[in-house]
Amino acid sequence: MKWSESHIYTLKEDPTDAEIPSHRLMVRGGYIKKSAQGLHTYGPLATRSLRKLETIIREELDKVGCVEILLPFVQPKELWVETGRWGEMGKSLLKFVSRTNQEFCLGATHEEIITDYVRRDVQSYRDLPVTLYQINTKYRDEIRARFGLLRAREFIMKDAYSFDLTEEGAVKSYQKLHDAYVRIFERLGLDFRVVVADSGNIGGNRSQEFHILAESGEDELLVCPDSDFAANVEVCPAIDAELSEPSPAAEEPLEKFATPGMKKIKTLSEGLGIPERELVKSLFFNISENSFQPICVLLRGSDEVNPVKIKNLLGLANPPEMLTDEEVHKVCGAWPGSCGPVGLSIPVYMEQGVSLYKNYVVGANDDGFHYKGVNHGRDFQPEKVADLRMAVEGDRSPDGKGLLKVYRGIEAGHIFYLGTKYSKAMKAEYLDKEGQSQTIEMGCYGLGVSRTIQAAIEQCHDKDGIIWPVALAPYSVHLCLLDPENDDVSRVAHEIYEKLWSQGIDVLMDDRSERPGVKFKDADLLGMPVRVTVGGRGLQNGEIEVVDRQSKAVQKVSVESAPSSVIKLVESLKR
RNA sequence: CGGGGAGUAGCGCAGCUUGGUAGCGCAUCUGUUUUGGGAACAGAGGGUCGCAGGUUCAAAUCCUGUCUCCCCGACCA
Repeated sequence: MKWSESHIYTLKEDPTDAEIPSHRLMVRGGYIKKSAQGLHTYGPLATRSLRKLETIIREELDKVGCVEILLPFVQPKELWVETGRWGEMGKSLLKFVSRTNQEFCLGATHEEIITDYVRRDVQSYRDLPVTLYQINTKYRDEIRARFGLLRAREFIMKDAYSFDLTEEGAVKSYQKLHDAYVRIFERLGLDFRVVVADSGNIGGNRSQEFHILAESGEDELLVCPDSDFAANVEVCPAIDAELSEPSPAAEEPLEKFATPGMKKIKTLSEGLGIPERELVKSLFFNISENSFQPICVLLRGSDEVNPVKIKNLLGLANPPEMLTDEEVHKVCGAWPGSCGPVGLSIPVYMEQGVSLYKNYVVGANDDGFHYKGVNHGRDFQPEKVADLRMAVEGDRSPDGKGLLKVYRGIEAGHIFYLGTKYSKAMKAEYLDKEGQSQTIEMGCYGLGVSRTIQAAIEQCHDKDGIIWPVALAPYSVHLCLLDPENDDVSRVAHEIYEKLWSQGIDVLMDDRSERPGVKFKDADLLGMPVRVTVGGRGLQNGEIEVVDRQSKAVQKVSVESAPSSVIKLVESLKR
């Protein structure tokens, strides 16, 4: 492609509304333009990157026997009512009414519509297993879209759905897609991690996320450097690095004492001279979404509560909300900072770290007072002891093979074993060999296509611009033709351009009548992995420059050997 | 939805406090000189100042309403 015919426009200045590097670079490079909050036009370069990623996805999925289809983007209400998600999905589902007064929504996820599609065709055990996928637009009416393509309202997603006879078969399908995803991300040449994840409201109980590592990632990951264990902090088991024994101390008597002004763990710790870790704090949550059902959660003062773990422990639909100060006062008779489990009539859940303690300090449910010498079992009865805290860096890996490290990541893929959640609700069944009706076992597998493109930039850039991995680069080579008016120079550049294309290398040739500095700046910004410079000055000595965008290392090569040098460099950059 | 900020030329901004009929840089167009890391000079085009009311002889500027966008939070894959 020649720049002069390409509709590529770059900006000299940074856009003010872009906060993170990848978003800034995509806008500056003209890769995307925003139409409205969370809605973007993909320019010609971004579109090429998307197509390259889609091709890789298709190759890897087709290789393991997945079948591509295209599902409707506009979907009828009735199917969503069948699974109950017309209401459950909340406001992220964009609903509208047709002129014949039928209700529809835009596809936010496609379990319903594909389960409907499959149940109409599949009758016999002979029809399964099958895994179908599509690459299509999704629309989710985000409360707050941001970061360009990383959290857009409309975005491109590859979603696959597996349909199996048995749970065993579904697990096999899950593993098959897992392995295909690993190959996809390996081919992209990105640093990624597969982590254990929470399954959210999609349902099911086996779930892994594929994260592209990046400083600005919204998710916190805990990774064991000495094994393949990795988990999203939401679900990562929290195991103290130093395994301690229950305190052997004898139980002391319960005693109430004044703690004026000590409302926070920090001030309490300073006031009493007890480390934060050895204090016990009481937090309050409402575990019902439409009524008032408070519970108390006890944690060590130094720990942070993990609401997802409460959700999973109690089998809630969503993580519970913390009580407001007023609600706490209603339950405890004291304001937060002086509350504790002794004498409460609501269930008390105890973080496992606390269960080892004896004779600890808690709020006395009387403003300005605490108890000391508190012991569970004697002074109050915990409902359950469980892992309820956030895991942190330095905690022990659950496989016992080392201490966890924290990374940040961008969730690019998420795979779930669904079981029969949707197939049961929608009566997606087959007849087994005995002629008995059985419910289909399902899995679903998402991969954010547009998000992955931007996440790649988030991981691969420097102060001058993007540094595309070869697999995702819109073009492998950026050819700077420095003196387009000089016939000799122009002829050589065009020969190299044609030669490379004929050898299967895609080239963007900057043939504008701009000054060299402008072309170099744009080449750095746009980020093709290899830059070739053809100019009058070099050509006088018979030299062409071949530059590696990442290292900026320059090779001076002859006109004749230029194409082969370029191909060699492109090949060497493939990861 | 709560808190904060902003809408003035394609992009980035000033002007608003103290009303007087719109300006700067970049980009664009023409010409000349330049030409290996965002050139210089000269000239030109381009804006119902987000929208709707109101106050006033007069509103980008003051008042009211409204829409949109950005940031933090809550929510979400």
